[in-house]
Amino acid sequence: MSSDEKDEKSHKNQSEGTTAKEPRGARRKRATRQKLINAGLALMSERGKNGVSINEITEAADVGFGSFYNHFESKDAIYDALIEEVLNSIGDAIEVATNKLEDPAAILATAIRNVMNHAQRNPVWGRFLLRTAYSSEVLTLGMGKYMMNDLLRGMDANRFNVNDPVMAFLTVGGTVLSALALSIELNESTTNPTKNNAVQVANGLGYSLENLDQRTASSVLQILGLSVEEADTIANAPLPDIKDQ
Amino acid sequence: MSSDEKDEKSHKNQSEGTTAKEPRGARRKRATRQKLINAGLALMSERGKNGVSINEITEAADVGFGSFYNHFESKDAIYDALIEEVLNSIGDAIEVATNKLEDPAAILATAIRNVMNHAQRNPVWGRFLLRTAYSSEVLTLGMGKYMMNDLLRGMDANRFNVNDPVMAFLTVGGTVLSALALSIELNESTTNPTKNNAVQVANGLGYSLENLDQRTASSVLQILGLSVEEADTIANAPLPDIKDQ
DNA sequence: ATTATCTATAGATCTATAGATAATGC
DNA sequence: ATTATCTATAGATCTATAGATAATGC
Repeated sequence: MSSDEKDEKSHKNQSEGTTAKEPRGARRKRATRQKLINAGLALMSERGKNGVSINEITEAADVGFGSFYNHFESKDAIYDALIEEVLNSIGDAIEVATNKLEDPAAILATAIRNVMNHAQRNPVWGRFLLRTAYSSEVLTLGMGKYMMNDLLRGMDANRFNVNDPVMAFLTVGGTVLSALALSIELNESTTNPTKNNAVQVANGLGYSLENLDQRTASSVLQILGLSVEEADTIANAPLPDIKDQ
Repeated sequence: MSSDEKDEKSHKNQSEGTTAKEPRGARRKRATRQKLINAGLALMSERGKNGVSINEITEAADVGFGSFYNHFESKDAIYDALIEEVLNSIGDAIEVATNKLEDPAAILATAIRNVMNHAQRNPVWGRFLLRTAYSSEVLTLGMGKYMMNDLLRGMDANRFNVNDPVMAFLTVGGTVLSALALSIELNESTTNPTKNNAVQVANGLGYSLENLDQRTASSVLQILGLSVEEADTIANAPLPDIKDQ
């Protein structure tokens, strides 16, 4: 009503882009919160919830210590917020990429590749995701929810050949997680001299570590009963364009 | 030299059974250390290294606080000792069980089933193992080392049909880890009312969660190219007797 | 006499809050 | 006038050590 009108009016004086008019003070508050979230994510993805003090977070965020409590009532609270943030952004990373596709195999492959690419570009995000990997809500939140849906859909449509659905889920999920872990380590080791010895072992044996996203997608499809050829074809298809994150 | 002689001599007066004669004081020290290790394992497997204070460990171990520093110079030090303890006992759990076998498929299946059974009987151990799952030494320590060997041996012998060894390792390793996580949760949920919703979802869909060790072994063998029938046969074979742990 | 454990505590670190300062909205 | 941020600090918690007590080994 009247607040709608106000919104409309001020919207015109506003640069487009942000969702809507928002008073300067509220924006400042959100910005502070976001700085805390970003700092918390960076620190806690490396050292875990209890390896980081609130003071470290506010320092890294360049925010006064007391301000922390304007946004979160405890360290647990910010950690929970981080989990939500990370799990939600998985949804974005997957949904946007797959909503034009119909073949369950292509959907699953695209979802996997997008999660892995997202983690490559954003190792902090990926590392934090790995921390939440074995939580008891794995099936109903974040990546697990999408994988579960994709798997069930493909099984219903007889697109996948699966005789033990529980093992199929564990296999697909476990494969993606371990590939994610390797891929993140690999990404770091291009900047750091590579202290990771999985990378060294693989190199020593002459194994390539390129294109892990596509290889992971292909492997998963093969596990689900597709032929090597078809799995490779689908897993190497160009990814749909997204203007994501 | 002279200390060797002493050891020999006193060895005779001692009851057989423990590795060798050991003065009462040294045994007491080892016992205290073991109490600290056990308490640390139980607490840190649940809450992680930094979620536990040294005082909590000594209280749980029923040991004076200051004694902690007779055995470990810091919290990091005991955590490292726990990692070593857990990773070494994997070796025991696997080696004893597989040293009579020749078929690489049977070796791998037996190793997987033994690790999973060991974690079932000892959830603290299993939970801690999961914490170390994605360390950068995954391939050269603990479970990864054995899996790596078993895989390479089977590939060399053409027992496994693998076109991407890196993905084979990630797939096998990831599958075992996620199956281990589910299996531990499942074990807890028989005592607790089951807050774990993966278990609830599976039950809701009518999926069985029994015999996960055998099903995991079978799935892994299928991934490595064995037929469903052969994989099931090997994965369900009786486990060799061990007087382990 | 030696070695291990215990209790007690100093000093460091961390959390949560109170009260002052600065920025925004009318 | 209100709301957000800042600085400063009290009190709680935690680590590491010192010194006392108890158990072992000659």
